[in-house]
Amino acid sequence: MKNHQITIKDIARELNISKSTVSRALTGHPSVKSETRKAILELAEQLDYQRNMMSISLITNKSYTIGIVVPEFITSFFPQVVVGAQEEAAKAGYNVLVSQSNDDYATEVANTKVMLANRVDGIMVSISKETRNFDHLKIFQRKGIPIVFFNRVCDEMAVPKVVIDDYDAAYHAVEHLVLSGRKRIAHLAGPEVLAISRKRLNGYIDALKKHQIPVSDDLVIPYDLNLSKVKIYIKHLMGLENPPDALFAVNDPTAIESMRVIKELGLRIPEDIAIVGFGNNYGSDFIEPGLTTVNQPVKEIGKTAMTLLLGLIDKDTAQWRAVTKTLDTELIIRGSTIKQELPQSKR
Amino acid sequence: MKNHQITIKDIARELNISKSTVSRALTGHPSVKSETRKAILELAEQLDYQRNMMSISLITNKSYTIGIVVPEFITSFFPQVVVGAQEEAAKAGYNVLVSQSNDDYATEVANTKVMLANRVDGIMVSISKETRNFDHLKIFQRKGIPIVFFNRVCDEMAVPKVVIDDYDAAYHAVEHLVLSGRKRIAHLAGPEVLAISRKRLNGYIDALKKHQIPVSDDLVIPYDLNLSKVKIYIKHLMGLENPPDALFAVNDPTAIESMRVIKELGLRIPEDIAIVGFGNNYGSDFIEPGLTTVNQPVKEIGKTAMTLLLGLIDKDTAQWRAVTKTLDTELIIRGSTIKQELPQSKR
DNA sequence: CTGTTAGCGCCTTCAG
DNA sequence: CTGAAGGCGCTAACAG
Repeated sequence: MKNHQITIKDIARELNISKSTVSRALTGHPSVKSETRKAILELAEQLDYQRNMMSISLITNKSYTIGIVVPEFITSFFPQVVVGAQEEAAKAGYNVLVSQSNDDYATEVANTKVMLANRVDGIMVSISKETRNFDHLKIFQRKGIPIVFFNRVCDEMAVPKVVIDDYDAAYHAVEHLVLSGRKRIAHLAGPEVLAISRKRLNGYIDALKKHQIPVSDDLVIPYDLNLSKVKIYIKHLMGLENPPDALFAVNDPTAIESMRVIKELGLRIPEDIAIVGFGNNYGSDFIEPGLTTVNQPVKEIGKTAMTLLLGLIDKDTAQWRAVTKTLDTELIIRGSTIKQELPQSKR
Repeated sequence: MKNHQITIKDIARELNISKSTVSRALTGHPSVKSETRKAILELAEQLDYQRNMMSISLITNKSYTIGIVVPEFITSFFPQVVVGAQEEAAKAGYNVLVSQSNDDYATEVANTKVMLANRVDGIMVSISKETRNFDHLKIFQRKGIPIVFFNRVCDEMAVPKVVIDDYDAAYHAVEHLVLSGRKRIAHLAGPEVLAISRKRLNGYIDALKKHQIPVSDDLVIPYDLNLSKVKIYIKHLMGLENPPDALFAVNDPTAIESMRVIKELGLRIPEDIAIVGFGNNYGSDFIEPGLTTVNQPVKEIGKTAMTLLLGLIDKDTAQWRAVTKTLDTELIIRGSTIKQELPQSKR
């Protein structure tokens, strides 16, 4: 049996009145005799009537749906952003269509097509690490569908963005390493195509320069964020004749995987090498030692991006302004950089 | 400017042909002169034409959207399930509307209403820990919209379910503690309203009975999964005059939080107390010591539930069978129960 | 092979 | 206050 939904027609027939009257009562139009209105509302309630959004979408040319395009759903970051965004959307009566691409470009493109077919009223996107061509996103601009980037943004599109100050956060993270006495600080960086990687790299470089520490190419390794490769890089770094005494990892998963490898090598953290991550992901507080990392206001990112996006809907495109909101970060210092006296298991 | 989508009408006008011909060409109907077809497809491509799903939904009374209702998005479990489900849905041309309720009953109800208004063709649900009344879900049954439960299921509804054998997994987890020599095994249990909690509790009880270990009420603490309370319970347990030598936690977050508290108390894991969790969540492998826990095939749960659900759509309700698929689990033994020689940082 | 018509569920004129 | 008619974008049935 096809699913059998109650329609206005059903209610009208049952009550033997016209469809338009039912529609009026249901939409709260005042010009309905209170008696009739009451009967209609009661019957609607009783039959679990739900107005079919499809039809109203057809009329208004709005879907009341926002698309969210994210690269992955493994770490806690994107799910949390989605939660924040969803809360904000719900307040405004919007639904959210989420798609994740497994960091795969082709999937991202396919997903955005789906968003188009579903007539999303706007999209919030964080691009995959493979994305270099933005045609699939520019379509939205051309069609007048607002788009807001967050986290991994697209530099070449003049649309609103929600980011954190990656440069600044990286700068302070690395400075923290310098101030705690480290001289040879390695950086496991992200892919160069991501602006986010480049900014963190620049923060790293400038912090070193500021403190008259030479930037050594040997110590900077950009990689594709495929964690299985971390082991190779760490072994290489620690095998140098002058190995690093600190590591700034482009994100927490990288930092955590690095810690695992370093422990395997029998080295001590932070005595032999200090580690700083980025993201304050789930788990960075209970790994041992705790991971010093940059905290970002995850849910806030989602909320901010959604608020920005909703503000663009129904506005004339001419009024759109490509603001970039930069949210504050905070360096959380834990045991991976500073030896801490923990009241925990005796060794 | 409202977003201006290209329609069949636009293409027809441009090419000066009828709308039906355009529609036929676009839907791959053979009866279109290849010349005309070519012109249509080219123009459509050029204009980024995307058929409006709203209208076809209106006709077919299908939305090609599946709702997924989950209680939370903090741990990696549900996001991963969603990924699995989404992959399966995409293969069949379906979208996914995800809603999370923050484990709040009222939000869950509101979310399901949204699903109804959006005419989802089916829903996959895992209930919140507060949910005791299932009227909001029974509506779907009544309307002939298929529903599949996963993980946290509703016993009183005869619909397909995808679960793991919680009883069996708990039994083996606890038996592992017994076989490793523990005699006083505590259990931080989940809320009794969740079937999942009861099954794990029963597995715990039966494993103890099987091995002639008395089940002590003092050692079983059901709680509402609010992690901030774990500290109180652990302190209470460890303060008993005859404290437990092992703890079976209802899930990994509980286990991990317990480990934190236990370390704070200056106790050693596993020497003073062994810990077993449930779920093999993200982080359970890199906490120290590694957490012995029950691994569940997360993505597989999502895929299986979605496959089951898609199989129900368009079928006569009479053909629906309330199968329950039970997926295999595996106990992963790590350092929290067995002292392991780790080739890592010297102590 | 192509055009015309009707209708999906709803809302919004326009007439009573 | 209420009813009838038209149309949103698309497809399907019915003519050519």
